Amino acid sequence: MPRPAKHHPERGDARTRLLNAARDVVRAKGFAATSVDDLCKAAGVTKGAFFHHFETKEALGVAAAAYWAETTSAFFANAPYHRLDDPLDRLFGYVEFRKAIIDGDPAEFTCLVGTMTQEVYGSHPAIRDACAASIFGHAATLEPDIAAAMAARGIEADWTPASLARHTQAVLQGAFILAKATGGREDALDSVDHLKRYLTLLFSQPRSKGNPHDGR
Amino acid sequence: MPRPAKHHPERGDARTRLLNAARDVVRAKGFAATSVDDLCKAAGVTKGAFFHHFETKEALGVAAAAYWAETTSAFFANAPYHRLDDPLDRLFGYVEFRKAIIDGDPAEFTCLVGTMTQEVYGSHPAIRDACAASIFGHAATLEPDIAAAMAARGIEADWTPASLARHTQAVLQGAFILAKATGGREDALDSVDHLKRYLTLLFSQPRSKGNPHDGR
DNA sequence: ACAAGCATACCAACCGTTCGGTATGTTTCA
DNA sequence: TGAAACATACCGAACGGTTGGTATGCTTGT
Repeated sequence: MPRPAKHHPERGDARTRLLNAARDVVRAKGFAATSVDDLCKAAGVTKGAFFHHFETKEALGVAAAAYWAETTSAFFANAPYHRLDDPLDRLFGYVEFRKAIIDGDPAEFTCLVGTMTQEVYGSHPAIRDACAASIFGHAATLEPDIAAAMAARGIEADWTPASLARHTQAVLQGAFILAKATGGREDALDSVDHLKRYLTLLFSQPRSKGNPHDGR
Repeated sequence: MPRPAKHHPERGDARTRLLNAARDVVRAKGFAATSVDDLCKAAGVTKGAFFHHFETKEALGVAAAAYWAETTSAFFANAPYHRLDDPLDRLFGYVEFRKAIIDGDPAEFTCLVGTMTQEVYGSHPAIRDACAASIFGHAATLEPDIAAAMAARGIEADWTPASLARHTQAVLQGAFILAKATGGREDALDSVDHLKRYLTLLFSQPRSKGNPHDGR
């Protein structure tokens, strides 16, 4: 019997491979349209391995959302814009960074948890909650810089750092939908540019001294 | 045999009933997770009727997107904000109208074609194209008012009416995702408020005379 | 030796789709 | 006028393939 590759640990165990497969396949086909067999094939494992690590398909969805939260938060935490001194510079650095990673196929740059939320919010509350935790957890990482930028510029607003942080995520999620609809990235990038313009206007409002952060 | 209602067009024919059912069920469960049986049950018809009117499930998806485009464009065309004189007032009236119809369950106020786009953009190009036509067709209806408002206020911008119109749709689509994630409407409404604030800032920019359109 | 990690084989339910059939118009033409 | 010929709308049982899930056994590292 040509039992091929035994247990070689070539880049990750079965669980991690399944999680990576879920990230890729679900972004391309959606959660419901992705079968367990699809995932096993993509991960190069069998169904036995799948149900050894995950009780149900829904449980994999939850785990995939959590895995997404972990990996993306590490990814953003290491991004270079954090080294900027001014909080507002860091905020614009974040948006610019988000623009920069809109590249390639939509399946490569769109958001797993945003996609899953929209699909399963009614049928799989456990997955929805895991996705919500990822989205709002990520948004929350922007709040300190927004709050600091407001304080530094003496901005009194009728909006909160939290609401602006969440708005940035709304724009990004919406931009992804536009990209999926057209197959291109232009409309998505344009929309993020509008977000940049909004931030520029917001933070040069009250009794502005100079004209920070316009253009590139 | 209690064969009930014969061929009377009482309350719509089977095709329309299926289209309405698709609008409701797909928004609640997603396209892939909605079975043909689900749709038939919701519409009160049999599978025979389904496949008499639609060649495949995908064909129903395309028809549902077209039906959505028709019904929503009629819905917006009849909205009261069109009676306002100033183009910018009409633009704000549109946004306020969008806010007003964010009510009830997410399955009732979210966008069918946005949901379907995200789910099937890779697997069902025909549905994706129909959805894209609906989204961008709707966005295009905003362009004349935006262009007129820019002209009336002498605004020279590095953005186009088309890109701003599409940005409004991105914000709305993103707001729907936030609503689905939380189960509530607050974050969605907040995000649309940020959009309102953006428009206010944009149109009071160049050499502003008064301070039109701030707050309520 | 033994449990964790994984593979093979299998199942019942469900999926989209097909198809033979009925009931009710609508058109054609003598 | 009227009846044959055809078209449209709908029904519902059945089919083959796929689905998520299970039962069980082999293979490793410790």
